[in-house]
Amino acid sequence: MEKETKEAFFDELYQLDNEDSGEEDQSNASVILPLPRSDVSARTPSNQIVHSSRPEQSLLRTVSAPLPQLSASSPCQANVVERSSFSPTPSSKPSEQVIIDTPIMAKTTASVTARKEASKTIGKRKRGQSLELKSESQQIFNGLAFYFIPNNDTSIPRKLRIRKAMEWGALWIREWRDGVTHVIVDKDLCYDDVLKTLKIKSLPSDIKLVNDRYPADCIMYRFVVNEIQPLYRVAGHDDAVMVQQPPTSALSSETSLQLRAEKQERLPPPQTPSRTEGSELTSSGRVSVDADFAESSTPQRITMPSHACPQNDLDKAIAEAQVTKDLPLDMDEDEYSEESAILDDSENEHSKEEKQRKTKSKKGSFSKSWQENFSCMSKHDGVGTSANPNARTIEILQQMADYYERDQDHWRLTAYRRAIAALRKQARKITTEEQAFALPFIGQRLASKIEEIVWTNKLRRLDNTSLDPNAEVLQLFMGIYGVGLKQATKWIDQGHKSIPELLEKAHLSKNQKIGIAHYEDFKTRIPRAEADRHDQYVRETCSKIDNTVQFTIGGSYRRGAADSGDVDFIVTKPDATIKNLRTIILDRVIPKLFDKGYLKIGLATTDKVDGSKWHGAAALPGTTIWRRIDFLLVPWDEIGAALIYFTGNDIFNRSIRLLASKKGMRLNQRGLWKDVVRGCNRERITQGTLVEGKDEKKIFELLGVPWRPPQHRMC
DNA sequence: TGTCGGAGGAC
DNA sequence: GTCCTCC
DNA sequence: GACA
Ligand SMILES: Nc1ccn([C@H]2C[C@H](O)[C@@H](COP(=O)(O)OP(=O)(O)OP(=O)(O)O)O2)c(=O)n1
Ligand SMILES: [Mn+2]
Repeated sequence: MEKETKEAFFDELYQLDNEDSGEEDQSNASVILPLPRSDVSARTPSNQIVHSSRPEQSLLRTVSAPLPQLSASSPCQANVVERSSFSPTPSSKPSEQVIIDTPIMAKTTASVTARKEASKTIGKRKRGQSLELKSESQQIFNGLAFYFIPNNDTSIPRKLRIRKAMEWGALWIREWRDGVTHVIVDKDLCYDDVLKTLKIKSLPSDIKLVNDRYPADCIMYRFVVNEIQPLYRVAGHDDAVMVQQPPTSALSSETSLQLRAEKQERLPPPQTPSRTEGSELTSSGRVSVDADFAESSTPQRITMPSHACPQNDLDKAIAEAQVTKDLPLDMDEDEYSEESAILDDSENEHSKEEKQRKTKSKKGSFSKSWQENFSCMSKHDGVGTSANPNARTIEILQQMADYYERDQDHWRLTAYRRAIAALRKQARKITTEEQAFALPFIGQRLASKIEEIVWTNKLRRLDNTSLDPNAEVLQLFMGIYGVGLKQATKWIDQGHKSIPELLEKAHLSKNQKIGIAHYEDFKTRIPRAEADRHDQYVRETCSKIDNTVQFTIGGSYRRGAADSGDVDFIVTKPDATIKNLRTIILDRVIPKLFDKGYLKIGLATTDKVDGSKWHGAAALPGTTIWRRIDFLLVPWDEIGAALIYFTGNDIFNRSIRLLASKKGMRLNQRGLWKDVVRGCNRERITQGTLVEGKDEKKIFELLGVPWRPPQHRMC
């Protein structure tokens, strides 16, 4: 019944969005409350059914009902306390389940259940009709009933707030009545305004009065936060209550500490910190480092505005901390502003103007060709990626990224990832919007977020996000081999919270079972020295069968990493075809490796005749930790493309592949192709003709990418 | 305002 | 074809 | 969310 209820909400939203003036028709008194299927007839007779848009589908009825009087004892109180149980208790009084008359919406269910990506499209096409309901586990407002009091000027943004709140499970009560759990007041309104609007003398103590920031924060934290905080206080309301609450003094003091720490951090010039990839590994001398690699340890200089790098004296630090204390710590509007950019075409002139002021073209340089902006065009050696001065900023941005991952907002997530990667590469702390904006993959919005993080440290967030248990569980589940975002989310929605629980109750694929059985093994990094031993072991075994087969370890190992997540073998043999290799490796070497007890299990192997991958697990003799092992079988003529693919990193690959496609070509693990014919709907019709596959460097050349040794491909 | 890597297996 | 997961 |  949950779903149907949401559909009706959706309908209501549709109505909302179609109000041209934004003026509320207050005479159309209506509220929405769910109506249990079994109770439809029992509960409706007292009300006159006027019209229902989809009576056969919807469990809601459109009713004009006399509005119940507000009483001090709200029957929805229970919902506030136990918001997990939404089931309207039969005893609960407000049984009138009322909804306004709504137009019929086509494809409601499709829109509701569509993936974020898809529903976004729908939203665009139909101007915000889509209500992107969150998955069950994300319905944080379930059982809460919000009454919104708008600031007269801002009816449009308010609609977005309402929409958002509903997406996260809130009921929107349009008419003041019994059962309201929260009154949400737009900023600039005070308690007196509230009383005036509601025409009441005082607000019942069980109804929470909060400002418009409250739902935004709850959504951000994915948790119904304590509303008794100065942050959410409505001016003139219940000062006594607020005083009880520990004020944010902890926050401000910590902030100032942080600021001071920053100053200290800045004192010594940025040193080249330890790093995971591209290090010289002097002890073994195994990684050869070319000349320009060493030079790269010079930190990239960023022209900083004079105000960007405050002096290190204590006074200034304290002054800054003081300023910080009074800053509104605004995460504010985060959830909304992005939408308003899409949905409110012309509204919001004020904030738009403000943005415009800063809007400048990202690249001041004019003659720079478009392809210069691809990651793969520049050297990325990973210097200074650990112990990064921007670690704290990255940490916060990562939390944002995690949030959007849960939200299944794929592209925003990758945008955050790229921004984080860009930040990680900086040798200096990025402290201002301008500095941040100058970086690739950091635009206006992220730049201002970064500055905000630097100044406020965003500590508020940690208080509540740690309380979101799903975030951790999601990461836990997604760490299982064979489990992605969808499966993990599904399990969480089913209520699973731990791996033992999965073993007991969830249906698991074969691979997932193995993934669980060796969860820790597969998460353990492989020291470079062990990777070498794998290399040796496999070579030796194979040489007894065919000593012309060549093995190269790709992946992070080839990029010079000190440790790797797995061992990526690139397997080839002079003049061999894929068929030859399959015969040797799949039919003989791999069975032999199994016989010797090295290989433990196959996880994914391409059954196709020309399949070129084998994925499994192995453990060296005398060791117990299972390692993930990849064999990529590569025909002699494709070794160049395969090396590019299997050397990565992932960002580099995506970048260079995108570059290829922009040049009308296609780069995959088999080669560089041209004349790729794409159909009207962008589907590939022909795979094109092979340009080059054999020579790694030639492929770079053909694409106009300066040669990058593996160590410099850590984008 | 449309893109954002490409492939393979399961359905 | 779509969805999901992987490299 | 960035970018062309
Ligand atoms: N999204 C991805 C992930 C990986 N790869 C390519 C580049 C990688 O280098 C190679 C091997 O994948 P791994 O997952 O093994 O990644 P790495 O070897 O780079 O890192 P790790 O140390 O985790 O193994 O596959 C890719 O093209 N796209
Ligand atoms: Mn790897």
